[in-house]
This record gives sequence, C-alpha cells and structure tokens, in this order.
Amino acid sequence: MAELDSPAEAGLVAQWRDLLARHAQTACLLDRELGEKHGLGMSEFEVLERLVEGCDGTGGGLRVQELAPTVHLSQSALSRLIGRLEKAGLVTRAMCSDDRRGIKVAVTEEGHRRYTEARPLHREVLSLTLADDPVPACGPIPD
Amino acid sequence: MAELDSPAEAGLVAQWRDLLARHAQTACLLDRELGEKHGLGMSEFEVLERLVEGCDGTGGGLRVQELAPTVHLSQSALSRLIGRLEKAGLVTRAMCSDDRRGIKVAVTEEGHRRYTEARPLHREVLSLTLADDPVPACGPIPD
DNA sequence: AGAGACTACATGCACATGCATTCAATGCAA
DNA sequence: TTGCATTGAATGCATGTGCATGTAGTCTCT
Repeated sequence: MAELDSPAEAGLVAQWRDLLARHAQTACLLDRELGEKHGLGMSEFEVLERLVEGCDGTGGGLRVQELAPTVHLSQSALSRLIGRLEKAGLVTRAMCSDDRRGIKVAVTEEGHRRYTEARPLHREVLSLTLADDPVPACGPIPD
Repeated sequence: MAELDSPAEAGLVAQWRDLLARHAQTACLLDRELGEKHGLGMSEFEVLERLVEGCDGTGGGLRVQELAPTVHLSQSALSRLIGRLEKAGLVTRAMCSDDRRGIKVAVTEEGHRRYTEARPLHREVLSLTLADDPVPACGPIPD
C-alpha cells in the first residue's frame, strides 16, 4: 500500500526540505535585518532592486505587470506593496502615456539611496545563509 | 561607490533568486493542489507528515516544541495550525504526563488516512516543480 | 461610431502569520 | 516551604497575502 517513498521520491522530498529550510532561514533573517536597519521588508527590497536594475539611468520606470512575475507576488499584493513604497517616497506611480490603464513605477532619488544603503546587508545575509553546505537534512535550526 | 556586485555576490544573488523562484512555484502549486483536492494547506501537510514519521506505530505523539523547528513556523502559528487540525479531527492534543505544561500531538486514524491520500499528489507536485533544470530565472508563475 | 470582450490595476474581504503578552507549570534558591 | 525566574503553549493584535470583484481604459467586429 505504498507506505514508503521510492528512492526517487525520497530524494525529491529531501531536496524540498532543504529548499524550505534555506528559504525560511534566509527570508526570515532578511526580513528581520532589513526591517530593523533599513525599514524595508524582503519583498520591498526585491521590488526596489528590480526597479533599480530595470530603469537605472533612464527615468522610464517599469510597468506593474513587468514587475509582477519577477517578485513572485500576486498582482494585488504587488499593487499594495507599491502603494507602501510610494507612501514612503521611495517610488512614484505615473500613468502610462501609451496605455492609460498601465502604471509606470519608478524609483525616486530617495528610493535609490535606501536601496544602495541596504544592499550590502542584503548580500551579507545571503552569504551567511546560502553557504554551500547542504543544510543538515532536517534543518534543526541549531537555535 | 560599489554600484555593482562582485562576482561572488552576483553568484549568491542568482542562487537566491533561483531558490525564491522554486520555492514560490512549488509552494503555490502545493497549496493549490492539496487545498483543492484534499482540504489541506502545505503547512498542514508538512505537520501531518512529521507526525506520521515521528509517531508511526507508537501512539506517542510529539511535543509541540519538537515539531516547531522542523516546519519553519513560529510557535504561535504552529499552535493555531494544530488547533485547526484538531478541529478537523486529524490530530489530538494531550497533556504531557511528565511535564504538564507540554502538549503531545498525535495523528488520528483519520489524519493518517488523509495524509496517505494526499501524499501521492504531494510527491507528484515535487517531481513537477523540482525538476533539475534550474528554473528560467524569472519564474513564470502561471497565475 | 457603438457594443461587448478583454486588459491593467485597485480594493473588499477572509485568513494565516509573527510579535508581544498572558497564563499555567516547573525549577531553583533561600 | 515561600518567592522568583524560566519554560511551554495559547491568545490579542497588527499586518501581508491571495482570491474575487470593481473600475477604467483598450481592442475588435460589425
């Protein structure tokens, strides 16, 4: 009655648990550190980063729908996240001239500054938690 | 002014984005599929699985604090999740005899059944999304 | 041009999560 | 024993998320 996993399945499960552990650890630490020291959530940082990458130099801005698939958020969550960033003065929302349904989001000076300030910490956290050792299987979280 | 990442940092970022994409895709699909077809969330399934692994045969049950680190949930979230499972009749909460602050959680017959029913689908989703190809960078999110 | 389908984004709502707090049980010290 | 710090778990509260829906703009077909 298939009580046990096949070797292939067991491998998948191990891989999945490793992924879950790394994700939880990294995301949690990122959120805490970025939040405490820069007032940014992990997703906020991620969005800011895409915006900086996407429209650095050109003041163009990105369509919300271009942003969405890259940050793994629902359309509604992204909409509100942008709302928060806008209220904080880190991005601007502007109507698209070519398609007035669309919204072009662009980082402000302040947004760019905050991103640049936060980036070293972000990278530091990644280097801490993504160290190549493949997490001890059942992520004890030695804490 | 360190506008760019070092190669090492760029590697970390790429690794992180890949991890995020895989996680989002897998977690999202797991939640949807398990939810629709078995009335279980991803975390619910995970907890059930640990319980089945941890006290299969012996009717012992696991302490909440033993469960917590393995599912990457806060203590409060886990407490409520167990509450939900209990209300659904899938687990039981019992006082520890040796330390009456503690709670022993154990799967019920019904819980074991639901888990066993759901497992094949769980494994199937993993095999779909965790395929070894390193995700197209910009996780599609079939939203 | 006009009607209807469709798209882009915003919003109401329900809910799961984390943090801080609370409450009970335990352990330790005097 | 009493008193106090600590631990295990539950709960109040604020928040971020997804789904379903709403609203405005665009496209297509006639």
